Amino acid sequence: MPELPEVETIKNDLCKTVCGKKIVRVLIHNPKVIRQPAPAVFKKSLEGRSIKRILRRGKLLILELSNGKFLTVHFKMTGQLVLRQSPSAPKKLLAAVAPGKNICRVTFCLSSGMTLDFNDQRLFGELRLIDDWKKLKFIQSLGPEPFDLTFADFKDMLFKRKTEIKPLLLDQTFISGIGNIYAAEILFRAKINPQSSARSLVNKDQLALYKEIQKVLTSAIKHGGSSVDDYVRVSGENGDYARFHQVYGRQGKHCFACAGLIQRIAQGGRGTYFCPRCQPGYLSRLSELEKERKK
DNA sequence: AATGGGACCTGCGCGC
DNA sequence: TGCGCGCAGGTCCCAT
Repeated sequence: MPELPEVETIKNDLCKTVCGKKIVRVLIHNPKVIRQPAPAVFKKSLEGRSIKRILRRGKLLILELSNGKFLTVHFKMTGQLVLRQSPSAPKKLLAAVAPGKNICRVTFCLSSGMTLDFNDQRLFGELRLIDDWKKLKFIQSLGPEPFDLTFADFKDMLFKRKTEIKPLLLDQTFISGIGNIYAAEILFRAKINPQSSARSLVNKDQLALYKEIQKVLTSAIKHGGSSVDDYVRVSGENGDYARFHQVYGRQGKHCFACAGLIQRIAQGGRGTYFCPRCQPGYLSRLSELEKERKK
């Protein structure tokens, strides 16, 4: 489930490998992932265009083309972009993309002789070819990029909301790019209980949260993202950040910090992983919070 | 405004 | 061994 660090990694990988290359041919194996325009138009308008620039906004990947249009890719849960050497014989190519177990939904044949596959097991992913990515409804509703956010603004945003902090971090209209994995990892490192109301956070918490958002996302990008489930890099290799995970997917195991047991609860229908001892709730923090208030 | 649920999908792991 | 079920989560959409 690519989140900001994974999409940023894909962006960086693609910049090094496909920038400046021409899309020679587009093979659509499952038209479902093409949301805009009609698949035949999508194919026709892409063929012959080259890739000028690659951008990211939140979890959305944006490829700027030589005709001024944009190809946007949303990976949702199981989307992948994987580069491979094109089989030389056309017959072989067809065999490689034959229906069956194959999860390749769209193939972009490039002028370099390489082939870029959009794979998506669950067909939630979305490809669009549009005139202006900034006009997408999804883009217009996005909250700020974590790296563009000042602490003063973040503090303000938090205090305005009484929602539980973990679902709030997942809310892309609040802040963009954070998903279920990094929300858990960030809150653990900031020692904040996922069920705390955003408004209840004192200055120390707000600052820890702000810093850990930057630190965790930066470190995850540096390590090429987290390969849990389906995510792979453009090369097909795994990202390397999952070995730094402290809580995600570790329910019932011992906390690396305090040896207590990691818990899993549901919040908004989604799994939340945390250490109750390292991330104590409001009641067990009353005296600490009182001290903080007096300062 | 905030929250909860269902829909979209498919593979996997569980219990029986 | 095999079947059916629930679960996984990003986003949209609807209801309350």
